[in-house]
Amino acid sequence: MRYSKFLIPTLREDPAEAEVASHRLMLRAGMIRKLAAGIYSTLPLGERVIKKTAQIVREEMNRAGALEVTLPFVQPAELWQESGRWNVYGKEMLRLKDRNDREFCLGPTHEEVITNLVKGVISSYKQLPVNLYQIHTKFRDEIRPRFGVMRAREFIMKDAYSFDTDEEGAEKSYRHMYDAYCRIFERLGLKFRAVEADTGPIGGNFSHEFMVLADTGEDVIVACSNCDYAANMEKAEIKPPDDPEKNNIDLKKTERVETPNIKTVDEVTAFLRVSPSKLIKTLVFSCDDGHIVALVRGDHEINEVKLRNFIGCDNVLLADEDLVEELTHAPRGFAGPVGLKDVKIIADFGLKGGTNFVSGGNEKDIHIMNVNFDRDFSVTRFGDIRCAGDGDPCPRCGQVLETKRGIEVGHIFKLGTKYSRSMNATYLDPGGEPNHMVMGCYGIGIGRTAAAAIEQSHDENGIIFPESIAPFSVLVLPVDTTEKIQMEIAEKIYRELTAGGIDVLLDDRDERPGIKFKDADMIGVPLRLTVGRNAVKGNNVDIKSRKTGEIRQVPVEDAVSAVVESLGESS
RNA sequence: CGGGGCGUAGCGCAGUCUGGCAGCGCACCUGGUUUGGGACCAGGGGGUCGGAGGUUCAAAUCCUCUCGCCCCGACCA
Repeated sequence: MRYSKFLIPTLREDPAEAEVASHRLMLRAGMIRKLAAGIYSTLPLGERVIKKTAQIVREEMNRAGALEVTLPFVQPAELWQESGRWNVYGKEMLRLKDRNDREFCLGPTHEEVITNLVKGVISSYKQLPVNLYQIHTKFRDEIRPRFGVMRAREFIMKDAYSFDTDEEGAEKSYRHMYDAYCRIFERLGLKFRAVEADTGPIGGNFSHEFMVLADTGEDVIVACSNCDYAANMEKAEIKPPDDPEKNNIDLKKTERVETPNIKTVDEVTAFLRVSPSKLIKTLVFSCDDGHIVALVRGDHEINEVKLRNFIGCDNVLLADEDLVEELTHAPRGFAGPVGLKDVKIIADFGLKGGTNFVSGGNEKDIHIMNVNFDRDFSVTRFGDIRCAGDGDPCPRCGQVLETKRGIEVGHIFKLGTKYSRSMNATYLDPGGEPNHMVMGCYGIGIGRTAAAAIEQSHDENGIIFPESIAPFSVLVLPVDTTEKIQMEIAEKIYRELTAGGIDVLLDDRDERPGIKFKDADMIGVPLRLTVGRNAVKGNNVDIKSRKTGEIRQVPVEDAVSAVVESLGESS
């Protein structure tokens, strides 16, 4: 490709709207332009990156035996009413009506469509298992789109759906996809980690998220420093502490203290001069059947998902001011376990064995010191209900857990028979009996993956693309296009590399060298081959690695083979 | 949805408080000098100042309403 015939509208300055690196750089490199909040056009350079990313995903899906299809983007309401999700899926689903007033939505996901399709074309166990996928546009009306294509409303996703005859087959399909995903992210050259995820209301035994590690990631993951346990924050477990020895020796007498308008953990610890770990945080939640009270140490954070799973409720919501007051007879900030009646109290096991805590007094401007379990109040159950943090013990091996930030680029789910039941997708088994198909679903955000790659690999001069998804493998840069000899050498190298099947960009613009070098850095092409006066006088060209900055001088006649060799090394 | 901020040329911004010619830098076009890390000189084009209504002799500027965008939070198969 010739630069002069291509379109790369780079920006000299940072756009005001972009905060994170990938968003800023994708705009500056001329890959994307915004049309509306969370809605982007992809320009030629961005298109090449997206296509390459998608192609790797496609190749690995095909290799894993999945079959590519294209499913409709506009979907009729009836389908969603059949699965029961029309009323469940909230405002994230963009709904619209056609000219006859029939209701439709823009597909935020495709379980309904695929289940409907498979139901119609598969009727026998002999046709199973099957795994169908597409690489296609999704629309989710996100509450807050941000970070460019990282969290966009309209985006490209690879979504695959597996159908098996039984649980065992479904697990096999799941593991197969897990392996395929690992290959995909390895080929893309990303540092990633597969983490266990909460399955949410769908249920089932497993779900994994594939997280690209990046400090700017929106998600926190918890990983063991010793074994391979890794989970997202919602799911991450903590090893239960050993049962402590009973000792009632140093239980001090409780003491009511006045704490005027002192509410938060920070305020209380400062006011009473105690460490946050000596505080009991008392949180009231409303759940399916009424309300419950959860206790965690002052220096710990409650994990609502873990709490929800622990008590076995579908919904758990932090109570509003009114409920807190009704239950504790005190404004928010003074709740405590002592004296609470007719309510289940769930305590995090991090509190186990501790003594002489400080808690709210269930009275305005009052806290109680030297509060102790059993003596002053009783707990319904202890459990693992707090967020794991740095230093907590690993649930598998007991070693230290660490937190890292990541970008969720892939998610795999075992769906079970949720959709095949609600939409009645069955096959006939060898005995002629109808059975529900067992499903799995597997997503990868294509644009987000490309953005994550940039997030993970850039510097102050621009993007540093991994070879696998770089828009071009080499940039041939004649310094002065008005110099005949330089141009002839550049053109010849360009022709030969192109003939060798390499994606080459020839910067044939009559621009000053500084501009051409800056643009080369910005768009992140892995190798830059500079043809300048050295080529004319000394018969040498410079080959520069975008990643390392290393420059090699190579005789003109060896330039093509040197490039081919370098590309081979990095892949 | 709550809180904060911003809408002025393709991009980045000043001008708004205190009403009085719509500006600056970059980008773009023409000519010239330049050419190994974002050149210089000269000339030029480009704006319903987000929109509607109001106040005023006069509105980018003041008032009312409205739309959009960004950030923080809540939410999220």
